[in-house]
Amino acid sequence: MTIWERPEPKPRAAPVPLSRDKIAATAIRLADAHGLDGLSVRKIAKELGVGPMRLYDYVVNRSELLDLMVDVVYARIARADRRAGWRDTVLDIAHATREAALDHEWFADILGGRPHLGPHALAVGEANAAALAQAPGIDGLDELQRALGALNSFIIGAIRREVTERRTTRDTGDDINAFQSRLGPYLRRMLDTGDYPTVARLVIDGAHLEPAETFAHNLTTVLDGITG
Amino acid sequence: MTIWERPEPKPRAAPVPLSRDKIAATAIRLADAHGLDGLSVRKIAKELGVGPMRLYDYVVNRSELLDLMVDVVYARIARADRRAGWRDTVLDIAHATREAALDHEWFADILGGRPHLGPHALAVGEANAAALAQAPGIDGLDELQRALGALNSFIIGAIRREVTERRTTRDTGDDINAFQSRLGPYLRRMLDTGDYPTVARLVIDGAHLEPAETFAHNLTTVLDGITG
DNA sequence: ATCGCTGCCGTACGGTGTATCCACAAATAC
DNA sequence: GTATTTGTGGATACACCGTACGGCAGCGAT
Repeated sequence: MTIWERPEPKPRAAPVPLSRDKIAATAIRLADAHGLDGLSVRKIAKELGVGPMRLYDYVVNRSELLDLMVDVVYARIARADRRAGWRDTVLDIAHATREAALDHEWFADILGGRPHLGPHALAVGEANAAALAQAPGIDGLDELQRALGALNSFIIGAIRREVTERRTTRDTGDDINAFQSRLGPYLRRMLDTGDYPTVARLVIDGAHLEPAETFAHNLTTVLDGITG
Repeated sequence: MTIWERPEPKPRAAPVPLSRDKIAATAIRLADAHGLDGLSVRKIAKELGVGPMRLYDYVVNRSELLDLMVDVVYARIARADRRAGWRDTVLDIAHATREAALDHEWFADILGGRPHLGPHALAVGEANAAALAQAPGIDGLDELQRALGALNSFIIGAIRREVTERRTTRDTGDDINAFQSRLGPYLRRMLDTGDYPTVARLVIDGAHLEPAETFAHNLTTVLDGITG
């Protein structure tokens, strides 16, 4: 077959360059938009324009992918402005963590559910521990360990609860989740039974407290309690 | 065909009787054994000896199934012995919650991640709120709301962290998860860098504190802080 | 005997994580 | 220049998932 009759061979498409950072950034963008339940290896790969198995050159499995994503969030927490002094350092880290979680709600789903051992996570942990070690009321490693545990427990629980409440109350256009549309009427009926008077007072008469102010207030209360 | 030649018709197997309680109990048993990741509608149905679609007569979706399971755990928390007095009531509920989570680790995965509105969950919440409302330092609904938020946040975070640490350290025979086998050497290498001195001291020199004692100590610290 | 309804099971759809295979390009050896 | 080997990316496959929907057996009413 002469050259004029032979079709020109189609060059193989240049493979899409990938990197750990690129994969993590794409995964985070998708998780921000759709939550962890809506995140999958196949969707990330599609967004990157590659086959799903390409990701397995960079991570062993989906779990490691989550670890990557989490450490990117910690990198942001690590970069946040921080004042001097042990107390302000601890407060600043807590607030930065909360703000990161509000921007990346899926992060709240992971908090406390798996150990965070990425380099940035360790750096944030180190800064937090080093600061708390300087609190006047903390004498010795056992007290530091307990105090850190109490503080981190509060932060994890507070952030999770805030993000959960945020999701429950959010109206996302026509994508109202099944739970939210049933919550109001059902809860009202349950409270009308008279079996939960204190909960009823809280729900019906309780003011809608500003979340940032509540977090700040409770954080200082807990911090003063564990370092007093 | 005479009766002697005609095969006897095989009667349809009697359908397996189902109930909400039976489904929940089976689901809980499977989740206890395999975690939430290993739980599926199909596995529960198989265990019950029915097709998976049968479960959808009792729940709308998998999410409601989880709600059922959670309220069963709250039923147990509600039944736990409780002493008199606001402080002992609050402490007893917290400890009962922790003990339930240690028996049903998947419960810790759910804590704080979705509102708990089953009747038993509401009952436990009511008992907790009513008790805390009687604390001397709690004046008014706003303070009660904040104090409840701080307390519940701590409990959620503490239980999740304890269960996570428990899973991370558990050796389950030949089913050692990938994370645990990599944790020790990796963490040691990271700490050897010298970049995380306080974390290193905590990990290397820190005593292994007894989890129940740590929880109790931190709980009273936080409770005293928010009601002081 | 026939008909309609109900409930259960099976099939199907569109998805999941990840193991494995295959084709092809690039590198290496002769 | 040709043959062989190696590496890489895409495709296929496997075993699973939640849940929609259709078919059919059994039961009750007429």
